[in-house]
Amino acid sequence: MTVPSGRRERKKAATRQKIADAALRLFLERGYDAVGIRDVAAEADVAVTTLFSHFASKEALVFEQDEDFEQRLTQAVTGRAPHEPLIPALRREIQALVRHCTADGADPIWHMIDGSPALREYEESMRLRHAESLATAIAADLDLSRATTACRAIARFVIDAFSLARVAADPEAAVDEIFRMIEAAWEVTFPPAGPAGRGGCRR
Amino acid sequence: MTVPSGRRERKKAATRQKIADAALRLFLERGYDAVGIRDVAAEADVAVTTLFSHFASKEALVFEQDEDFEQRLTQAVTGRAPHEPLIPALRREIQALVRHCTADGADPIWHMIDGSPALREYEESMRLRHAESLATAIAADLDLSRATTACRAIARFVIDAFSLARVAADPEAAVDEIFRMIEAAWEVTFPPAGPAGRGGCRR
DNA sequence: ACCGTAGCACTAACGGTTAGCGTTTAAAAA
DNA sequence: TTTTTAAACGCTAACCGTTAGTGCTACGGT
Repeated sequence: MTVPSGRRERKKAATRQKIADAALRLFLERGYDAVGIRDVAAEADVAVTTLFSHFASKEALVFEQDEDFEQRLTQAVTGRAPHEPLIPALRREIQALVRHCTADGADPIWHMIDGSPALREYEESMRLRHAESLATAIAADLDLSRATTACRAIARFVIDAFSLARVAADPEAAVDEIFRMIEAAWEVTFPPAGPAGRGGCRR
Repeated sequence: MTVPSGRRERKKAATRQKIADAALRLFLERGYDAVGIRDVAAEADVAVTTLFSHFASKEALVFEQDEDFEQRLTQAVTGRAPHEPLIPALRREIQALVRHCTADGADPIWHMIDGSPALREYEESMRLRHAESLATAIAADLDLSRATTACRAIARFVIDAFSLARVAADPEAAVDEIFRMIEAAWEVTFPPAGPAGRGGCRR
């Protein structure tokens, strides 16, 4: 059965997008809580069960680009320039992501999210998954077979930076401030090689 | 209408406890997902609506001592010995809380929590509330009128320490390891007064 | 041309949660 | 004490997110 190439995948992606678009339109028009799953399904002209075969929950309709976020984080670690230290690379990526979320146009969506407890809760558990992925990527970068406690801690701190900066008065300054703390935390656990350092480790 | 003193409060607390006990018993017997709200209400011999007047959700039945946890955190800040530095005081409290959660007897409960996505999700959003309370307490300790980004970051890091240590192979060592990072993060943002320090600030 | 599979649809239900409304009972006011 | 008030509790009935069960359709590989 190899990989279903071509038309099928396109149709599936199109249906998914149609549902996501319809959902976002209705949510922004009438408010998240005032729109039911059955409304979204009707607007997208699909059955309720079809909707749930594309999205695991109502909240997932809002965080459609979930996996993009996750991939950008891990890519920031695994795909950075050779010899570039880890933490600054992460700082740049978080900076970019925060800018993206606080840009004009994205504002109504985040306003809606902040206004719904269900969405805030969902977002947080999503961030936890992202932190675990990031921890794994960091561990791999250090040639560790599995994520240690220290890797997990740094990953959480980075995610915290994003989530605090997003709601801060000056998001970019907040990222810088928190990353100064993360940098310090990093160095006590993974101290950089001294000036006469023997190892070739890039940090 | 002042404060309804006496019998009424006791009866209410008794009902609440009866519900919580019944819930925990059933959950541990049959598993969280296999027990319905209607089952719990019947076991506690109250109406479903009564149950929901004491607990905001099914998950809240499991995290009954939610507020104790929150208070122990803020007390660790506001009620510590004079001149005791903040971070070590928090480390001691987190250490104690982790020990409490990983003690024999508490194990089946946490096993149940880790086995249910709904409970894990609920726990995380609970921790976020705790982090905000802690951030406020820390800000007050520093004579700040409102919690700054740095306060919020430290508070999150502390909560992260708890939640990572709880699932670590060696919880106590994990607390120590993460708190070394937190200590470093703290000192870059709130540097201690030097040997000739002028201020009387305890840090 | 032919099958296997994946996408999709429909109905009906389950389970958490809430609204509406009435009853009891304890506390406060008279 | 008596009256008043409001909180706790109860019941019914529903809303809404989510899923199981079942089958149809159409694309892709052979």
